[in-house]
Amino acid sequence: MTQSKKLLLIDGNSVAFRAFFAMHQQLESFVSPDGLHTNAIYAFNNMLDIILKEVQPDYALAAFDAGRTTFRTAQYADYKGGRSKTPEELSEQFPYLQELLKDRGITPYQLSNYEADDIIGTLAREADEQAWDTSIVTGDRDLTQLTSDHTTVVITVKGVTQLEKYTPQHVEDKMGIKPSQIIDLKGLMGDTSDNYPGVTKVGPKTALKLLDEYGSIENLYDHVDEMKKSKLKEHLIEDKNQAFLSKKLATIDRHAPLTLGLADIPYTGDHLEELAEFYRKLNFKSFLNKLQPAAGDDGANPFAGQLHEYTELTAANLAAALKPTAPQAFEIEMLDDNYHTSPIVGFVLGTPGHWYVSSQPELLQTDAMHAWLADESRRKYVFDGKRNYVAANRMGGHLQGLEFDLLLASYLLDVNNNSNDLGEIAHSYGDMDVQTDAEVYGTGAHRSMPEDANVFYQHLTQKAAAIYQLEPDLYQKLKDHEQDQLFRDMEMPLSVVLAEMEIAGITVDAERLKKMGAEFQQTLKVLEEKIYNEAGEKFNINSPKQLGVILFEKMNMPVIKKTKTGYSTSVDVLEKLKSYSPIIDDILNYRQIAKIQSTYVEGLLKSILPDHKVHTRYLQTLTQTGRLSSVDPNLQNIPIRLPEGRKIRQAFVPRQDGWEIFSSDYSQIELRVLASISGDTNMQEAFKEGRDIHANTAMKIFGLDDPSQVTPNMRRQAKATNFGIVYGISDYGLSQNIGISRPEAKRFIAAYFEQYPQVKEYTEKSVQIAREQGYVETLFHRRRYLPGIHSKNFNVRSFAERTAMNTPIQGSAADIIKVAMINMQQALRAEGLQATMLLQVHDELIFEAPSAEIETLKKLVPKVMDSAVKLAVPLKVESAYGPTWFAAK
DNA sequence: GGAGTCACG
DNA sequence: ACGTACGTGACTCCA
Repeated sequence: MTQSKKLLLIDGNSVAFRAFFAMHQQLESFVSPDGLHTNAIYAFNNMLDIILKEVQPDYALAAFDAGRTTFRTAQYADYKGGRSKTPEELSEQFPYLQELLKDRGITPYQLSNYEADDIIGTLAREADEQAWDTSIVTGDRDLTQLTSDHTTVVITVKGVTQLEKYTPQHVEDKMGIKPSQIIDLKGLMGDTSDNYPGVTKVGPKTALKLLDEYGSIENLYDHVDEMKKSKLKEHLIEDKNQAFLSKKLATIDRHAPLTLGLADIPYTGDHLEELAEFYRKLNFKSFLNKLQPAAGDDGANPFAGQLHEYTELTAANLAAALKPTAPQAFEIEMLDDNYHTSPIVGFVLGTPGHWYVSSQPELLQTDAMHAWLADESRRKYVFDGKRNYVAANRMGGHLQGLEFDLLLASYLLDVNNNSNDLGEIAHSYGDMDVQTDAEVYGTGAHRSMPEDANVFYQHLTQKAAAIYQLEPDLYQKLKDHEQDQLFRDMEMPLSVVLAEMEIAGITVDAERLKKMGAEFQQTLKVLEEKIYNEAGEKFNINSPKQLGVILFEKMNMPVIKKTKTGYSTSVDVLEKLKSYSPIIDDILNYRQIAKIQSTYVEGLLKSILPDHKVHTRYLQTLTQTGRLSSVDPNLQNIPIRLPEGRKIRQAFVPRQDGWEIFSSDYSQIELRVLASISGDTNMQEAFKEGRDIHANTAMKIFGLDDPSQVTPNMRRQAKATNFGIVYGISDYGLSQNIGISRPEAKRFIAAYFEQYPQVKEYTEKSVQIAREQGYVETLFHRRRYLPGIHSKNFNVRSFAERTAMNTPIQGSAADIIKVAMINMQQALRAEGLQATMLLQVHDELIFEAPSAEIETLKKLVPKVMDSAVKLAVPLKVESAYGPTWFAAK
């Protein structure tokens, strides 16, 4: 049996548009030497790499639209009317895109009067008839109407390098209709981007309902007279012609008069010489480097000009390598994310023209290397200093003299670009000389060392060179943003503090956890039995889908909320169902215990290392606000609010007998930040006089004149309002949160703003600033861009507005504790204490210390924390300590 | 791998 | 009228 042929069809226009806008932010860094924008070509080519590798086609074609007028505009003059003109920066790229496709062995093609869709539809039909396997790549979901047993439609999402495959089954699962019904759907609902109307007032929901009942537009209109009287019926009858026309417009012509056939479009693979010339012309160095030398070549890389030379490091040349007094780029390579445990596979160091590489980690353990690492006057340029600090520590070294961290710099310049791959970041700043780790090592289970050691060495060298090359550029950008202090005096030193905290780790009493786990297991068993009894059958309680069937179909409880995929069974829904059956309470209990068991007992046990500790990793370049996050395990969400979960904290213990856990937290730091940056005199006064801020707010919004009149419920509502303000208030959100009506919530907010007028000004000003400059800033010039602030989409814009209010508050609080941590580490050292800082939980620092040092810490820690910055209001710090983390609160 | 759920500040 | 609180990570199910 011969294998069936494989055909690849690309929707050229659609993918190019996606590619262009996916890399729109980098538009100006992707310019060829002669001024051509190349961002769409670059991203398109990335997509080609992925899809060619996956499909391995025998035949391939990329279809393009021929122009604006087609047979569809003849049927409906406004077809695709009102579309804005293709940006010049993109249209100039199309001729080059076609050249690229040819050089990569793919036939570009267009046909006057027809769209790319029709070319693709026609060829896919021809291939289908011969039972070939076809893959269609596009950014346009409408093309999923072409899926069949032999035809898969691959949709580009999140840019163009993530691909979503659609088979007929997937189409049905995702959209609720068969591929052939997509045109009926479009007929009924129309298409705003293609500018045809459909039936008045019919959107996706109504259209899906109608199709569910009638199957097609034709059948619907055969039975339209039988429908009972309604507005919908009137619209359907009135817009009948439009519906049929729209369906026709949406239908891909699968018999377009093509001037070529399948036999004319064999995939011929990369045409190496032309392709290399093309890459050179466009300055695509990384693609150039990836080109395989042609068969029969002597193996030498034909593009040596793009690659940096390197020397393999040995005991003999080590001294020479370590000699330069200029800053050196340095990087220890590990293939796994978790640098506490990942094997170390090699390292690189050097200056331009003098790169040294090694795949022998043992060299890091030599005295010469140790001396160099620890020598502060030997300045190092790195990518992810924390990762390198931990790795060096594992090899017995102490990494000092960190001068520039490319990862931290790129994060500060744009927190949206939170890639942690050196290659990706270098590309985004226009350096194409270096590949991504995914390209060199693969991803997921395929991640491994390249077979050829030279490939590995070359990659390390290119990385080191990229760090060196980008340093002046990024440092200048930091200065332009007034972020050089934030970089040099906050994030750089913090990375070392975090490394030390991660290395210290926190001891976990595994026996204690196991014992708790056994108890939870019993409780779960009992609850499980009870739930099965109440439901009258066994089912998987952990499956929201199965649970939904039991509650809402078998037991007929009212549906409170729906999710994309079915019934919602979340806590707030279950809370409302409590009165219907005791099963609800049991499910809530079961969920609570199951969560503790799986995440905090079993999960935590898995991350304990042989030293009886867990070593989290703090992600310093991830959040949009400047906060840290914690992974592997996450130690920033250990339970505390409910007594059962809180017990988990009993398993977090000091590293030796006679020591204790000590914890200090900022009290209401975000509200204090708000009081300070808004300049609100009423709020500042409350903090200056040490009043209970929530009770104070309650008095103000309820119009009371004595604190004794504040009931617990008033205080609760006032507290929620305070939080709401910090989050970027909305009446709806507040009403949901405290269970009041929306008008009531509205009155709360109005009363709040009347009492704290400068807070109101602050919220308005933040949004204003975001609109004018495109970003907001924290106290220490941490910056967050908010492109959504100008969106025409209400949701997107509203979100950006709330973010504009919240980010300076949350981010400044994050800045403050970061300063405190740096000062704290310094203070512990200066005082010669054994106490060790272990954890940070956003507004809280956790230490372990000998009992004898507790009295010192009780004074020292709050002093360091509350003096981290000078605000218009005092910072308040509260401390606690005890034999376990449980007691230290 | 996405969705749902729930743990934290 | 639109439909939401801000910031995270881990686990389970299920395609």
